Amino acid sequence: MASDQTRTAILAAAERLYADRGFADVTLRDIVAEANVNLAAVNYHFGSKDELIAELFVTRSIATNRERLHKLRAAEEKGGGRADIDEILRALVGPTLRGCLGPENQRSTAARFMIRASIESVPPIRRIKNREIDHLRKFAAAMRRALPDRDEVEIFWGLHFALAMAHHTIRESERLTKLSDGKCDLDDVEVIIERVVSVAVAGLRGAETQRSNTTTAPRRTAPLLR
Amino acid sequence: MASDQTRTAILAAAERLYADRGFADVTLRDIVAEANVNLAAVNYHFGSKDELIAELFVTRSIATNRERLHKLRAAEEKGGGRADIDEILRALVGPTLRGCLGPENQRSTAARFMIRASIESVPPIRRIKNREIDHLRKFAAAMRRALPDRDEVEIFWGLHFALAMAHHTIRESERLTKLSDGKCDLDDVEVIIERVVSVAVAGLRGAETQRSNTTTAPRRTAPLLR
DNA sequence: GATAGTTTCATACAACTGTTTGAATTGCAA
DNA sequence: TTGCAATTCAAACAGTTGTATGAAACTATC
Repeated sequence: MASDQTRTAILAAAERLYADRGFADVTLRDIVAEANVNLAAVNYHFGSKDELIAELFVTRSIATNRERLHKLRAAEEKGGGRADIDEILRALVGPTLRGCLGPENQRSTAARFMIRASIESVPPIRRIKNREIDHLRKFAAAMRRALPDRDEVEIFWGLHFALAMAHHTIRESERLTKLSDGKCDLDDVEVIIERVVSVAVAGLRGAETQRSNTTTAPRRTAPLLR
Repeated sequence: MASDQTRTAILAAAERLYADRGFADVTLRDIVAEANVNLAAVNYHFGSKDELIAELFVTRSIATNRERLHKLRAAEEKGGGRADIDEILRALVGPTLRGCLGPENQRSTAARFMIRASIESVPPIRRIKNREIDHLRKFAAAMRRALPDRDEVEIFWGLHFALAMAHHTIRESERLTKLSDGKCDLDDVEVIIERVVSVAVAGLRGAETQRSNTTTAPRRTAPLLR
């Protein structure tokens, strides 16, 4: 086994460089220079560049998923096997958002790395993301238990849209700040989580009376406001 | 001036290859082989690889934005300077979704290219997307006119979430299909547009009574369902 | 039909990439 | 200390990349 020192140094250097400069223009030579190790060390310890990236991502990704499931189970136990829909969605988007957002100046390397991974979609990362479906199915199942009357399709769309808002906020936080001239506060993650959850829940509630058949002709929403 | 033949052939070949294989592993040599032109032709006609990509994206992007604005203006004229919020959002997400989704088997090269551009974020494309903010401001302004009582911040979040759902649906349509075992119909774009619009509107409606102050402590949504 | 300007072409360039190699070094056990 | 495995190292490898060059082919004008 030995000291693990080199391995760890490579992981740390790679995570930092990828976080700062993106995957596209960070070479193995950049990484080993930053880590003060030999070029061949990467292939010796990880096999290939892609496996290094995969290990970085999978580590963070597992941590997030574990936290998600932990919160989901806690919510379901609290409710005696059935959690409130908003609790489920909080368990889904909370860990991800907390892991990536927060005060800009004190964002960890890990957070910035995960933002990159969310923006740039490099093959080894995409492969891992594709295996995430089984994980999401557990949330779909919990949502179905929470809303047994709702059409199954509506559940999937609700889950999909919740993830959409969370990930898009992570990816485009900078743009939202610019667009709103800094008026949208992206530092208080808990507020953002509540925002995402409440819109997702509002969407699911809207679906209650509408659409039990998805192949129906598009139905324009009546003038809901004003 | 001349025939433009080579230029056009390069554009068509590049768009097709990028659509099929992504930006990462399509080289200039692949493109010129597909277009049956000489390698040097790309640099002669476009200056560089990045400028070729930029031209491809800017063309489609301008078309979409023009259509968006056209629909926005039509909606505002119809309402005498003030459009319904759902009409505004339809103008925002409609053209994008129509341009990318639809029956898989008959998706145009342009559509598949734009999906790629949405998933992979290569530098020349990112540069263009960053200039899109002024365009979005026009929609924010229209939304403010439609909902003069609503807090400005809520408007920005509503706009942001609407785009989130649209883009995420484009990006992750395959995953949603898998997750739902094909039960979510992604072929009927008009239905999807209504879905996105109605959730976004429901989110804005929910904000009516809540939160006039964004720096307030997070307020858990009350058990809204069941 | 000569001329000037545009476009095409084959080819070379220079740089950079991830990976491999085989020898040197280290660390640990017997 | 000896021996053996794990690790480090410098160097080279093999391939690919976007771009530049200068001559050739073409086109249209006079």
